[in-house]
Amino acid sequence: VSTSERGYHHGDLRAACLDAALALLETGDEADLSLRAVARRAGVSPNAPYRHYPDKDALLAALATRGYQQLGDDLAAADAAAEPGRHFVAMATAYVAYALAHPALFRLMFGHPCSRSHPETTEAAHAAAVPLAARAAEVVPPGSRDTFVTGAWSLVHGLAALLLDGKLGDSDPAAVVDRVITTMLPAST
Amino acid sequence: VSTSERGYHHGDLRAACLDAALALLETGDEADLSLRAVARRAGVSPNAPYRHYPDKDALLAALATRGYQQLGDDLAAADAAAEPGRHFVAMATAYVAYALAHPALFRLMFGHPCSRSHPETTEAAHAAAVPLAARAAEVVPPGSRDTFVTGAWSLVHGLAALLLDGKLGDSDPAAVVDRVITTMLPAST
DNA sequence: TGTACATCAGTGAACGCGCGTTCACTGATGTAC
DNA sequence: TGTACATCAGTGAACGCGCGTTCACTGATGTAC
Repeated sequence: VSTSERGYHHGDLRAACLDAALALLETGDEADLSLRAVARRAGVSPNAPYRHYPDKDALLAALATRGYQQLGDDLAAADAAAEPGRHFVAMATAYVAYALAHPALFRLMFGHPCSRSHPETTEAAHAAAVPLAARAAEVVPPGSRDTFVTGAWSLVHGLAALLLDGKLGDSDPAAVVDRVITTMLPAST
Repeated sequence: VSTSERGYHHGDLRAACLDAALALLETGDEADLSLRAVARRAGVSPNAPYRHYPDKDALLAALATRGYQQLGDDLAAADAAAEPGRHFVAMATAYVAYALAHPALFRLMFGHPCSRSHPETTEAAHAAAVPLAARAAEVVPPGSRDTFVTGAWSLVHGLAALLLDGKLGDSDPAAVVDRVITTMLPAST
């Protein structure tokens, strides 16, 4: 989309920056994600993004927020589509699949603490865990519910991280996830 | 250590670079870790490290290798010192403690796939898992042993990652680890 | 023991690069009257 | 409906910076004879 095609104003540069950044993360890692590259990819001058994001951190926070939303949606969809007794496996598989499909974004989301100055990111992260917590509430007694959720999330997050970084060799990710979850979470519903 | 104190030759610049890099990672993150900063901290000219590392990647790989060795040592020590029935909890606690004590190094170790061109890093990573595998061999039937090790490692790694990034709130890490491990790994020995 | 010389391990200056961000600006848009 | 004007959303050039790496070099070390 050249300037001549779209005129002087972009229309929705805020969203276009996010899209450009996501596209850059599909082909590179966080180190390749510069504000200038985002602007380039959006077909806009290097400082145009500053009209929509106060600084680079704000863009990164927006990216992470979007990532958590997508992840949450994927989890909810997997949960809804799961056969009886396979809800946790389904969510775990979706979680790992998300990480493997968007490695750089996943690392961006989880690679550093959520920025204090961008609370909507933290909120989105918490929202993503809602489907898991809801299922846990069905099968785990109240006393150990928090611990179970923490444990299940850790398990699945660890699987994703280790698979992402190739620490588990070349095994088929979906098979590993299935085996690990059914073994470690027999409380599955 | 100025040039005048130590003379023209450094003595062991290779190790000094590693130490400098580790020190930089204690106070900053991977983005702050430049070859030039390492050289500066080691009190040496910007390109002196090139006598000992072909490029920056080689230094990073050496750092990660050292990290895996330390982690492996910590795990083995925790395992050896554990009370009966608490070996897995002890190792998990040590794992998480290592991550929290060296966040930037931990992220460097696990933040990207081990470099193909530095196989000693991969080797060190595998060596670090030996104590866990050995304990697993005692309590888990051969058929599900690999799955158990993968699951236990994932659980503990996920805990470390989530705690590191503040995704589990402000709860006391050691307490969380203890609760999660005893709940999720009742097979503990 | 002394000396010539190869090799090793540093120095210091320079390269080109891309970065985040700021500045002064201008074209486009929309609103008040 | 037309016009003046404030505001918004871009442009393009420039800033200073630190980076990884290379170059030509020199001081220190050790070995052969």
